[in-house]
Amino acid sequence: MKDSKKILSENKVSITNPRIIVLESLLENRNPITVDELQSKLKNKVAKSTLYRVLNDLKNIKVLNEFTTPENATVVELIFEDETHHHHLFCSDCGEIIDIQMAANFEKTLSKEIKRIEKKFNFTIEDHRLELFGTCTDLCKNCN
Amino acid sequence: MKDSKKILSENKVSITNPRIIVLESLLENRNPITVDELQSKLKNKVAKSTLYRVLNDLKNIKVLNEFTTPENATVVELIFEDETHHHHLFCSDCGEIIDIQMAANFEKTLSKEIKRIEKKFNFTIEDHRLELFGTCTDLCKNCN
DNA sequence: TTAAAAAATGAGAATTATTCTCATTTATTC
DNA sequence: GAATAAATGAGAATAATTCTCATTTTTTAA
Repeated sequence: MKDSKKILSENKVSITNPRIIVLESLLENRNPITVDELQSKLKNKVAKSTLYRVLNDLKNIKVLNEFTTPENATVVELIFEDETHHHHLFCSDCGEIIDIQMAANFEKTLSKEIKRIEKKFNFTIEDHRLELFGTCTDLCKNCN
Repeated sequence: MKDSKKILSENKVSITNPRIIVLESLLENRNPITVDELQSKLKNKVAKSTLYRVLNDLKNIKVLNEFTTPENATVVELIFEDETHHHHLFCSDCGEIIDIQMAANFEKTLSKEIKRIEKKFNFTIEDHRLELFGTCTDLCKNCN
């Protein structure tokens, strides 16, 4: 079965055209994309209101991650099964968003620190997000 | 000189009533506050458009930090001179936002890792943000 | 396989947060 | 203290997201 349909059926949500179209589009490249860009890409294929609904559905079944750029654009990206937790690097020159993997030993230290915070504040921490902001020294691929 | 006026004059922006009112309000308690709450607090004292302008001014002179909750509410908090870099803990039950200080050795490891990322991606990283999401095990002060 | 029930969609209206406009007021300069 | 520059208030404009509801599509289960 095609990936998009598989994702939907595995998560017990009904298989509909808009959902397939949105998923295919997100599967095409593994990069984060702004909702705005996605909307342009799918113009005349999926209604705006449906796009937002589908994105919500995908968030609910936890195959989609949503976050906000420093410029307040909403960005989405599929969560791939084979990928480990990753973070984001934002270029303030060109707006590019780069997925980054932190070194294993850093992640270990972070986990330990999170456990300490959980105890200290009597919290159950379910998720975390680390974002780095800066500019590419050489021009990055969109900077020119 | 009062703190609010001092902040403005030190940063060479003109001293006006709305700026003083907003600053006093933020100085009152050191906790993050949503723009929405701030707006209610200052109703009939500062026009909505002015509030947004003042917040922008404060961001520009780098005494105000702005970020977004997982529920997409915009939150602001003053940056106090005496405080070191801190992060945020969000309770998804009651919406409370808690300022947290990470252990010094964690911050050291993070700095090193950031340097590694800078080299790897040829980036100059100017800032970073670490956010933790979860729920308080005991009910936190707003949860009940 | 098909009829009935449930869920999802499209189109555009409604809502909400933020920015903009512009005439008036306030602050700064010299 | 007059002239100039900057900031404000009020509400209109904009933009992103959610909502409404009549219609279409999908699922269920006989």
